[in-house]
Amino acid sequence: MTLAEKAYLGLRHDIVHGAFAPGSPLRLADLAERYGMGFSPLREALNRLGAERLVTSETLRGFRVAPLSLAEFEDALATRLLIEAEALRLSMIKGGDDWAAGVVAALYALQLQADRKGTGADLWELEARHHAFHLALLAACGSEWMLEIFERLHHATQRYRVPVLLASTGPGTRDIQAEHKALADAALARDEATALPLLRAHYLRSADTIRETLATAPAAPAKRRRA
Amino acid sequence: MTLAEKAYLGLRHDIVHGAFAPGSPLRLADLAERYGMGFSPLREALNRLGAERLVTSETLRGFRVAPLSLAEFEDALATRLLIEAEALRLSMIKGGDDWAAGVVAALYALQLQADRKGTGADLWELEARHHAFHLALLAACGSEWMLEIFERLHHATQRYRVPVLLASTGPGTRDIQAEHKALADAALARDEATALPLLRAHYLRSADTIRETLATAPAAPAKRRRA
DNA sequence: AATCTGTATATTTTCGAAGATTGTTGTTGT
DNA sequence: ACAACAACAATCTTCGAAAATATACAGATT
Repeated sequence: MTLAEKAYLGLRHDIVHGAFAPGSPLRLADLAERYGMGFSPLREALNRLGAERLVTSETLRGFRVAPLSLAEFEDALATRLLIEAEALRLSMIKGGDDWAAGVVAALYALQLQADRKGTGADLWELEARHHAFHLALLAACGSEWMLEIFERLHHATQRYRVPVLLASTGPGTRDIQAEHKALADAALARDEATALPLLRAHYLRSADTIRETLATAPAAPAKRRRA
Repeated sequence: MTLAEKAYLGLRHDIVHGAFAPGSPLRLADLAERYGMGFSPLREALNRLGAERLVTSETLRGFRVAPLSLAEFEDALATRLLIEAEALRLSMIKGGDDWAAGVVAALYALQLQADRKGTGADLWELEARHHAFHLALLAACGSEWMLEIFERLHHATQRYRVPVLLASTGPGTRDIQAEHKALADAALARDEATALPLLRAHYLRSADTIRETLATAPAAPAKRRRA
């Protein structure tokens, strides 16, 4: 693996997991020290991430972590629902035994980790399995483009989901695993009329949590403009 | 404007307009001479284009123009229809006078160029105005993500449309401008039940032309694999 | 004849320094 | 005290060369 690929994966991981504050500048000298490499591979990675909207860049003024905003989240969520609903519909039509088995396996692995709730260190593992479960649902849709858009929107919204994850271990938690089970059952039964609304409701409920969190503790509040 | 941006725009233009054959290697030494710059800005541009799926890259084996395939075209078309139908629906709901005026202006400019058919040099101008018209239809959807996906899918499918453009000046041409007029009228009347099927039909008809062309003269035929 | 091996060439990838631009600080003049 | 201006510092951007790797070719071996 080249350094540029390492830089891409490392930067994406660190941005998506919130290691860099949204809006903060990504100075090349700092990054070169952090990741132990020169400017070239870092700039290549930053350009890729710019194309994916995880970082912003301004000519001769360098790169920044893309800022967070409620509007962008709502936008990304609506687009996600559009893509995922169609991809799930197609998967239910086209998916064979392999697809069904993948869904069952992903759900099982997810629930194993969810039952293990407690240690906060495993939170990212839970997130990874949650994502893997949703990917498994769409895997048979047959559209590379839809799957890629799904991945991109996942990365773009992951930073917003950190509070949801943290809340999911706390008290008064809604039974997310029951939602997953119901969704998987409907999908495996090819019951479009049940599965699609369940998917929609699943995301909208997470969105409510995020809206509350962003409203009380806005991550990217007032932004100064030069006078 | 930095050299890296020039490289990005130049490469994208040349790839999308078919100046490089699909699948052909993009050697840095050649590109450096063609665009008159060093490796660094070129590699940054190629990484951006890689994230947009216009070029492929393999570790330590460099970059290539992304190959063309009927399957990818069908996939991109289906995804386009999904996104554009929803974006048009939203635009019709949210769009105000500015949006309507923009649609009328784009349609008018498009038809001016279409009537001017003859000189093949203006073919790309026709393509640009065609794209501008479809963008104008979606402009009021309020979703940055949908608009960006629209742009990306446009670039990804533009290479396939070259034969359609060439055919559009020939004999036996279907009346594309009438389709545009009808689509614009329905959109401005906020007639969802008419506009969405028109949009769908418009794209599917272009797709038919492309399928025929690809079937008779496959751009990316047999691909050798090493034994 | 076919396959392996070692050498030479071509190409990508990375670094370190030089060039270019922006922002800051300190100075001067009114 | 305030505005204009010049030198300075920080940072991004680009180049050219060096390092690492893959490809092509020729010769040796089975």
